[in-house]
Amino acid sequence: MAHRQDQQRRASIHDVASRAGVSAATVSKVMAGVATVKPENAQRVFDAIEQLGYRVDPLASDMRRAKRRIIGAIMPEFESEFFGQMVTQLESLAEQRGYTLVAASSRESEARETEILARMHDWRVAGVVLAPVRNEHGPAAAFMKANGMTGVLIDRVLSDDAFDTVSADSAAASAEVARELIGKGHRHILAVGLGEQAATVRTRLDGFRTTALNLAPDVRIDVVLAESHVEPLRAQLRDYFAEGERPTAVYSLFLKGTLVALSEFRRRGWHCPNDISLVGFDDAEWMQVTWPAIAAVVQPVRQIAGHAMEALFARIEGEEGPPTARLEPCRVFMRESVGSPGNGPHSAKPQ
Amino acid sequence: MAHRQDQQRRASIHDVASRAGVSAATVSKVMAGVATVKPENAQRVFDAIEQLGYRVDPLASDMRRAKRRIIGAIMPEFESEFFGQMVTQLESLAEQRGYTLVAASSRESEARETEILARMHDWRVAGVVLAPVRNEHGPAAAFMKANGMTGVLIDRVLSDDAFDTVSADSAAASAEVARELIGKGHRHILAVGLGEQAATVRTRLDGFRTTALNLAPDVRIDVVLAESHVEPLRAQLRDYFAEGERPTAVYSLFLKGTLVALSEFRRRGWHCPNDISLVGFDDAEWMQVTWPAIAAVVQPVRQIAGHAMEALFARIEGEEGPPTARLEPCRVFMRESVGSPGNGPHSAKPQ
DNA sequence: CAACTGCGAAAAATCGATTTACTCGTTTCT
DNA sequence: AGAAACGAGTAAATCGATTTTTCGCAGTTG
Repeated sequence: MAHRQDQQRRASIHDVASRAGVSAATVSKVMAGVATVKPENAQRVFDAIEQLGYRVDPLASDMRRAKRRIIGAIMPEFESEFFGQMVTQLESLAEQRGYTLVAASSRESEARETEILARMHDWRVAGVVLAPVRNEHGPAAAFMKANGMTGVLIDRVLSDDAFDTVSADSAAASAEVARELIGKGHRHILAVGLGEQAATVRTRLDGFRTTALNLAPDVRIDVVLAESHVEPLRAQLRDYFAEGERPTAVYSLFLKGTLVALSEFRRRGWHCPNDISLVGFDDAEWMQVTWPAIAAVVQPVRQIAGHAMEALFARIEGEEGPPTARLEPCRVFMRESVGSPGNGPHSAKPQ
Repeated sequence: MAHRQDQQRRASIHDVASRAGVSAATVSKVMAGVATVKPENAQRVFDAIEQLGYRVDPLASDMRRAKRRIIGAIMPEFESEFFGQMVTQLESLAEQRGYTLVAASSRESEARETEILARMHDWRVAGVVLAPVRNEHGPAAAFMKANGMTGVLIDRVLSDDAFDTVSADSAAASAEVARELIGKGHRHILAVGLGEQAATVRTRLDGFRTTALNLAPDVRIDVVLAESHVEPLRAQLRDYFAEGERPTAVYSLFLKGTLVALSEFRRRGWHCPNDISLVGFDDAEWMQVTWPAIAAVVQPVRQIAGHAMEALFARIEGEEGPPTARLEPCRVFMRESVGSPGNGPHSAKPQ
C-alpha cells in the first residue's frame, strides 16, 4: 500500500479510537461530554484528536438523525442589499447554533422555488426560511405543507395558517410616509408597484391610501401597478407621464420601482425635489450619497432574520401551537428627495 | 406502532426494493441506468419509485465517496451586486452539474475566511470557490494548500502557484479609463482605494498610472489609499480635500470608494461633472439612474463565474497541470459623471 | 456427464458517527 | 454472603445509498 501518501484520507473516529486504545463509542462519548468516561481515557482521546487533527464529519454525524443540522434559505434574488443582508444574517444565526445554511435563489420564479424546495426536502433539512416570490399562498408553501416540512415565511407575506411569518410592518411605514407627504402639502401622489407580490404591495398601498385620505380627503392618489416585470412597469410609467399627468410626489412600493421612477424623471429632465418628490420602500446605501439623497423606508433586516430564526428553531425543537405572524417596525428616512410642491429649491434637513 | 401516521418517514431505497420485490442493490442499479437489469424488474422498480414518491437522499448517497457533490463558495460579502450576482451564477452552475452550493460570507475577515474553510473541509466538499478578502497569499489559500483541497480563487487575485485563478482584467480596464480621462483633458487625477486588497488595487492603480503617464507625462496623479476600512478612507479623503487639493477627476478603484467619493463631493457641494469628474471600478444598477449617471467599469460576472466553475470541475475530475490564471475583459461605461475640466459652471458653494 | 461461461440478482461490506444493548468488574445494600 | 446497583467500556445495529462479492441457474462445451 504505497499509495497512502498521495491521497491522504482524513482521520475518522476509528483512527482516533485505535490511536487512543479505546473503542469508537468511547471517542463519541468523550466528544459528547458524557461523564462516565475515565479521565485517563478521556485525556488519551483528546491527545489522539489533537495529534490526528480529527474533526467530526457533519455529513456522517447527520446520517442517523431524522432532521439534519442544515437550514435551507430561499430568496427571490441575491442581488439586492436587502436579501444580501438577509442571507448574511441568516447564515450567521444558523452557524451560531451549529447549523449549516444552504441558500438558493428562486430568481423570482415560483417554479424554481418549488424545485429548490424539493431538493432541500431531499436533503432532509431541519427547516426552511422561505421568502416567497409572490406571497404565502404560492405552490412552495403548499409543497412544504404537503410534505410536513418545518419552515418560516418572510418578507412578502402577511400571515399563514400553517407557518410562522415574519415581515416588515409595511402598513405602518406607508402610513408614516403618507403623513409626511400630506404634511408637506402634496395633494396629487402617484404610487408605483408590482402586482404579483400581492401581499405586501397591497398592504403598502392600503396603508398609504387610508392614512392619506384620512388626513386630506381631497388628495388624489394615482396608482401604476404592473403585472410582474420591471420593464412593463417602466412602459406604463412612461405612458402615464406622457398623458400629461404631473403628480407632485411619487411613492414607490418597492426598490426597483424607485430606480424606474428615478430614471423616468431623468429622461424627462425632472429634478427632485423641485419638480417632483420621491420616497421609496426599501433603502440602499447609494440613496444617501446621490443628489439628492433619496427618502426611503428602511426595513429591519436584523430583526426579521432574528425572529425568523427564533421561530424556526422553536418549531424544530418541537414547539406546538398556532402559527404566529410577526410584523417588525420599519424606519422612515425623509431625505432630500422629498420637498413641498411648488416650493422651488429647498434645503434638506439633516438626518 | 400507531405512531406511524404522524411522523411520516420518507421512503428509502429499501422501501422501494421491497415493494418492487427486488433487492436494494437492484434499485440502485436501475437508477444508475445499468444495463444488466431485466426490463421487467426495471419497470417494477420504476413503478415503486413512482408510487412511493421516492427520491435519493443526497446525504446518504455522498457518504461513500471521498469527494461529496457539494461546492463551497466563500465571498467577502453578499450585500453588493457584484457578489450577489456571483453567488447566483455559481449556484446555478453548480446545480446544473448536480452539485449543491453552500455559500458563506467571510464578512471581510481573514480569520472567518479560514474558519469557514475549515468547516467546508469537514464537509469534505469537492471544491471551493474562494474570493479572498485580501489576495491569494492569505491564510485561507494556505489552509487549502495544506489540506490538499481543490479550489479556485477569484476576484481579488492575480495568479497563484497552487490554484487556478479567475478575475477581471483590472489593468486593461484601468488603462482604458486613463485613456478616456486624459483624452478629455484631465491633468490632475485622484485615485482612491483600499490597501488591503493589495493584488487588485495595485494592478488597477499601476494600469491606470502607466497609461496615463504614457499619454500625458505632465499629468499629476494623487493617491489616497486606506488601510482596510471604509471610514478611515472617508477621513483621509476629507483631509485631502480640506488641504485645498482640487483634482479635476477621481478614479475610484472599488465600489465603496465611489460611494465615499460621491458623498464627499456632496458634503462639499460639488457636482459631477461640472466641478469634478468621477469614474468607479465596479458597476451598480443605481449608477445609471442618478443625476448624473456614474461612469463605471463593469466586471464580467458571468464569465468569471463560468470559467471559475469550469476550471474547478476540471480539477475535481482529476485534471493535472500547472495552475492557470485567467483575466476576463471588463467593459467601461463612460457616463455623465465624466466631463472635461473647466468646462462647466463651477457651482461649488460650501454647504 | 462434469466442467465452464455468463447473466441477473441477492448478500454483504462500506462510508463515519451515534446509540442501544450488553459485558465485565467493583461497590453497596440487605 | 448474596443480590442488586453501578461504573466503564465495547460490540453491534443503525442511518441510506453504493459497490463489491458471492451465488444460483441456464445454457455450452469437452
